[in-house]
Amino acid sequence: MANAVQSYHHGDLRSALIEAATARLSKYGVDSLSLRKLAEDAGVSRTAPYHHFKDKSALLSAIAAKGFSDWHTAAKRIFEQEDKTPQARFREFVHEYIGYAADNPEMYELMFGRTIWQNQAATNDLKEVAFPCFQFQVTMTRYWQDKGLLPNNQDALRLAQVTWGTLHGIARLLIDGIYADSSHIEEMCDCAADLFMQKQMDAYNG
Amino acid sequence: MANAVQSYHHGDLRSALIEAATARLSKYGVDSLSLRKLAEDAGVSRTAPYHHFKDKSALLSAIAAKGFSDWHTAAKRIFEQEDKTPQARFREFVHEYIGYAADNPEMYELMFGRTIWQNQAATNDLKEVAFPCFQFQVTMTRYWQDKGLLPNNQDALRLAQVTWGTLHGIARLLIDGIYADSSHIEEMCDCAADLFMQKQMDAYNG
DNA sequence: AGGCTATGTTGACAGTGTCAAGATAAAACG
DNA sequence: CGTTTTATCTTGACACTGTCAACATAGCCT
Repeated sequence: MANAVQSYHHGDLRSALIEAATARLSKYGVDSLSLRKLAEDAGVSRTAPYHHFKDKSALLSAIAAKGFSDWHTAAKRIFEQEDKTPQARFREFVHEYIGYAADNPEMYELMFGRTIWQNQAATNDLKEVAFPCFQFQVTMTRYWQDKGLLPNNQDALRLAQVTWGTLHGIARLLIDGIYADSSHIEEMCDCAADLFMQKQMDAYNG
Repeated sequence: MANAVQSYHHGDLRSALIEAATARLSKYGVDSLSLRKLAEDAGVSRTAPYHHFKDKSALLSAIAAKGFSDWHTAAKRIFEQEDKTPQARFREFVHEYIGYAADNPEMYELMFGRTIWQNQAATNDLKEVAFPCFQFQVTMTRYWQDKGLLPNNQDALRLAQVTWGTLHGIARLLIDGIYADSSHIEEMCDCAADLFMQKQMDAYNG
């Protein structure tokens, strides 16, 4: 961007494109994200991006991959807080998940939307980052089952799918502006957490 | 379509467009739905649809409205089965909801996707059909609370948002092909139902 | 009969993703 | 060092999209 000399070769177009795309994404949303505009942002011709990404979907996948990587890190940080009780960490995780989605709606939409997943369009690069992220959800679920926070009589994978599904669903209802507005996020999170832990909390409370 | 006489005026273009759109929707998906193709399907010029719908979004809203109306009817039918226990109806509702989404992925995507909801793009006609449908979820939740199936110490609206969010989230994970495949739908539904009713079932079972 | 209005038409425009063919520079190789 | 290969970037082109403006037709109302 600060390239005073307009050289024929950009130098690091791939990074520049991802950077421009990420900026545009959070500002204008995934729908108004065009390769041509990104190319213009990077000061390059319309078709230059094709030398770095197979197609538009591949570019979007690359951005989403970064999102998954970031989220995985954040999730691990929350999960591994040894100084807090499992219950507190669980509750925090719920709030952080919904909070992340509410604060970065366009990124969340990109990561978990059909744009990059439908028709097996997902890049291998994307899958390699996203799947461990999904798998971590199962690991956490199993841990919470062991700690008696979640029902033990359920298969960990199913339970992970359901609990994650809940978070995902609430996030989407919020993001898409359906039926729920953002003024009661915290209450919804607590309600969800309570619902998951209802029996176990009774045992805990006496 | 069977119009032997190619009259200048179509007769019932609005219905023909919705019909063509619904057909194309389930076949090819909402993304490859273009006004021009629909016009061609109806044997009419590109811009004719604009005399019946403000823009593309308005047409999509009209289709989604029909979807909401149909689903609302189906939900009521399940809910009002007097011969079944509330618990059986609750479980059936969960299965039917996910089943509907899995069987009509493109319609579900349209109804609950951001396409027609984002940017306050939703038509008034759409809202008038969709909101009662949302509200019905609260009504059912309150009923299930009264019957002791769902926790009574939660606000009905919040609980409805969370339970619906769960169904919505699972549906989307399935539809978008993320992390969950369709081979274990029934198990996931039962897991979700069990999770919601975990404490209450204990009381019920003794 | 005349005009109003609903509904249809063609033409045009800006925008999109993507391919093909040619230009340029950097890197690899003799 | 010169030459060739390779990566990168360019312009040109195509088909497709939603949408507007201007015009045509036909049915209805007075």
